[in-house]
Amino acid sequence: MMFNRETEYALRALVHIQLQNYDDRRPGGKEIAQETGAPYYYTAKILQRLVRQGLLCSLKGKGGGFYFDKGKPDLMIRDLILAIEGEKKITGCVFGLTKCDEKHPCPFHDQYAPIREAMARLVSGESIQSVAKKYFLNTVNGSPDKVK
Amino acid sequence: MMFNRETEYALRALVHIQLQNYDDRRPGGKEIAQETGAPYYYTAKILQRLVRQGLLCSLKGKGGGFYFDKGKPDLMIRDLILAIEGEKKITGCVFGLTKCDEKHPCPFHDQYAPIREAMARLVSGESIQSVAKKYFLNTVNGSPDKVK
DNA sequence: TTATTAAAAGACCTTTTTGTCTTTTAGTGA
DNA sequence: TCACTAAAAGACAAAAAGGTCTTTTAATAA
Repeated sequence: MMFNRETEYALRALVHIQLQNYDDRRPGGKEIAQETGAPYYYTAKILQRLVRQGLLCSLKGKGGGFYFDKGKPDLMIRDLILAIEGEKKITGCVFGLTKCDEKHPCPFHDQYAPIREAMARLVSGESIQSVAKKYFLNTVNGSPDKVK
Repeated sequence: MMFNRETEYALRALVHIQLQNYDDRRPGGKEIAQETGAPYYYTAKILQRLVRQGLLCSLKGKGGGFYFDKGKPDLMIRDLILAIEGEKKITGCVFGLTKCDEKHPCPFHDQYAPIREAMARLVSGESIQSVAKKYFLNTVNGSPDKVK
C-alpha cells in the first residue's frame, strides 16, 4: 500500500524474472503471473510497458519470455518507481504543498523529511538484482516462502 | 503523494479548522476550500464524511461551519488515515505480501521495516491539534506561507 | 514450410478516485 | 415569521487505476 498495485506487481515480477535469469531461463508472462499471484493479462501489459521503456527485454516465440540485458547496469528500484508512478511519489510533501522545504516547511516537514530521505536512500541504493539476490538467499536457507 | 488526495485535503482542511477554532471561529466549507487550495464541493463532501464518522463537528445556518469538540481528545493523524485510507496504508508490505514479517520477510523487509515504524510513530504521536500549533508558530514568526 | 509458441498492440470493460451540482434540512438574525 | 445562510444528502460525471480479451507479429522447432 506504500506503492500502487502496478508497482507491486512489477516489483514481484521483475524479481522473479531476475531469479530465473540467474538460472539461465526466461520466464513467460503466464509463469510470472502465477508465481507472483498477479493477474496474467495485467502482468503482461505492465511488463510490455517496461520493455517499451527499455527497462527490460523480451523475446517472442518458443522459448521466449522476459529477461534483463546483462550488458546493462542493474535496474535501480528508484528508476522503476519513476517509470511507473513518477517523481512525486518519492519527493512529494505529505501535506500536499507543491513547495515544501526548510524555508517553507509544511507542519509535518521536520518529522517527515528524515523518513522521506530514508525511503529515497532505500530505492536509490537497491536494485532488482540486489533485492533478488537477498530473496534467493532467504528462500534457500530459510523460510520456504511463496508470494501472496 | 505519500497519501491520496482525499487525505491531503482532509489534513489541510482540519489544520485550518483547528487554527480558526483557536481563534474562536468556525470556518465554512467555502473558506476552507479557498485557504487550502482544494475544490469546494469535494472538500465539503470529505468533511461531511468526517462529521458522520464523529471525528469532527459542524453547525448549520448563519455563523455555522466546522469545528472540533473541545471535550473530545485530540484527533490523532493515525485515526484520520485509518478513517480515510484504512490500516494497510500504514502497516502494509511494500512488496505486496499479505504476510510479511521477521519469519516471512519480503526482500525489502529489513530495510523498510524501520521506515514503516518511523511513519507509524509519526502518525500515532501527532494530532491535528499538535500539528496546527506547530504550523501556527511557523507562520507567525517565520515564513508567511500559504497552502499550495 | 508449417505448426506452435509467446510477446505486442490495442480495444474494451469495471472499479475506484476525484470532482460537480442540485435539492433538502437546519440553524441564525432581523 | 421570514429571509438568509451554511451544512447534509445524494445524484451525477469525469478521470485514473485496475483488469480482460482478441488479433497481430515474431521467433523457434519440427
